[in-house]
Amino acid sequence: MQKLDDELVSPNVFVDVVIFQLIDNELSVLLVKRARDPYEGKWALPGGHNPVGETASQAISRSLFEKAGIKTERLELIEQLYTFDNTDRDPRGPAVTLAYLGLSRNLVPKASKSTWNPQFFPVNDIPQLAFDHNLIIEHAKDRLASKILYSNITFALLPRLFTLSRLQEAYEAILGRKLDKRNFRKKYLSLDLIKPTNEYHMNGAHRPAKLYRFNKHGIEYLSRSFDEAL
Amino acid sequence: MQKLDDELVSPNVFVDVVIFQLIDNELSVLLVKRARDPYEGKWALPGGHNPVGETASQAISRSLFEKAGIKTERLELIEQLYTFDNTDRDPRGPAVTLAYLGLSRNLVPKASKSTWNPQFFPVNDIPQLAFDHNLIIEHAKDRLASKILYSNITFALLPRLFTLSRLQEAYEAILGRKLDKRNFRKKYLSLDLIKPTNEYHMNGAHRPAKLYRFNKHGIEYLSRSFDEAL
DNA sequence: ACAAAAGTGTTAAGAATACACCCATGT
DNA sequence: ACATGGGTGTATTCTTAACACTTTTGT
Repeated sequence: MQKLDDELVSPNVFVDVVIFQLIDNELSVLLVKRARDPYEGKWALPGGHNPVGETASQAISRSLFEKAGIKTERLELIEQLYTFDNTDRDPRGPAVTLAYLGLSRNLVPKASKSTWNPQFFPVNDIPQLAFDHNLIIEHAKDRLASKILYSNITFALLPRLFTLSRLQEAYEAILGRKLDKRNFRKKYLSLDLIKPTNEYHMNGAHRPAKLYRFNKHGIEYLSRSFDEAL
Repeated sequence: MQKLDDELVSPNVFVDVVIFQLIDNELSVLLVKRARDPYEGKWALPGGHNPVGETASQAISRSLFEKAGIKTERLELIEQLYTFDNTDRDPRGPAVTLAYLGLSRNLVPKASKSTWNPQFFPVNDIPQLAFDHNLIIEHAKDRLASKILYSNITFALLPRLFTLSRLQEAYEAILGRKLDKRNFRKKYLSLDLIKPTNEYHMNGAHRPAKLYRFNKHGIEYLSRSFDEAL
């Protein structure tokens, strides 16, 4: 076999994950406090080096577990977001960073190596982060906001049984605007993504709410995206 | 500064580009015949190694010029498509491949190192390619087909002045189905992406066609995607 | 009886679809 | 005069958007 190039030296490869979760109906993102240079002490997305011998998924699983005590099997969904090339990630030279987007419900982060101090922050109130991580989170928000308009992706953020009000609140949190209750329900029910159960959620001094569940707990795309204004 | 890891060895990094162009109203893709192992003699997307010291864009520019004599400035649009990790790209070990999508009009490929024999193939009639390049092209087709429904991306494929019939044919080629002439025109003109000129295209034994131009020669997104069936 | 969230329907405006004939030109 | 692709309008159906009151429960 012929040699490819005289010098086959590549940039280093890193992975970073944006993990979103709804906490008190607010879209929140998992951050860790960096325990090492560069940017030691700054908040950042969980991630790390992708060494030879690991796929990107494996590198993510390992980093997530080391830094936040989270097993990727506990994520409801993970997908590639964007690849940032020649970031300043690695002080020793050029780097390529593969950013992923993960969605979960109910995860409680707890670092095995406690120094990373993993925590969820509301996306509308995050500090200045290491690297270009603020930018990555913006990308992730945009991706999510566009995907809820043409898929059942909210299945990954809501509990298995949920009320229509809760679903609407999730949409409102992600889109960042209020929706009309009657129109939302009429429209969403017509999509055949969810079905009612016989259970009710009794909460406070008011009428109990019917609980619904998603038909599929995997992503499903609509043939036509629904309207912006929903 | 503290060391990151004892061993910081990353997969190799490659880039590949899917360049689409309309040729005789058919969506076509630029391929090169590999002059080196692996897959010597097989058709493949143009691409190559991304060494330290080059951004992905630079690596693409260089590979495209070496293998197809094309300068990236001649592309009307280029964007990231997807990143494939741990492909079998590099016989010497694991690799990450950054795939890009480029659109152009009128490019005539000509290798400077002629062994790569660059040529456009109709996307509906491409041979079995090296690596997972057939798959990458499918991704690229899907991306393009979805983007023509919510952006002016066709500006990058059509000549500066074009007739509505030509525009419609572009849509039909990319979507793979026929569209209604009256509805297409009414809808597209209502989007305010193009404007008529005072020029006409005289072609054969029939009425001359009015020529239009795009308002912007850069990508522009619609606030609401137009309907699937257009 | 009151407070609080759940639930429900109609109307008007706009968008999508289906569909067929005349127009301007070259030969 | 005919063949060829360019150009145009209307009626129907479906979707969206705007909007307010009744129901069920706990206290």
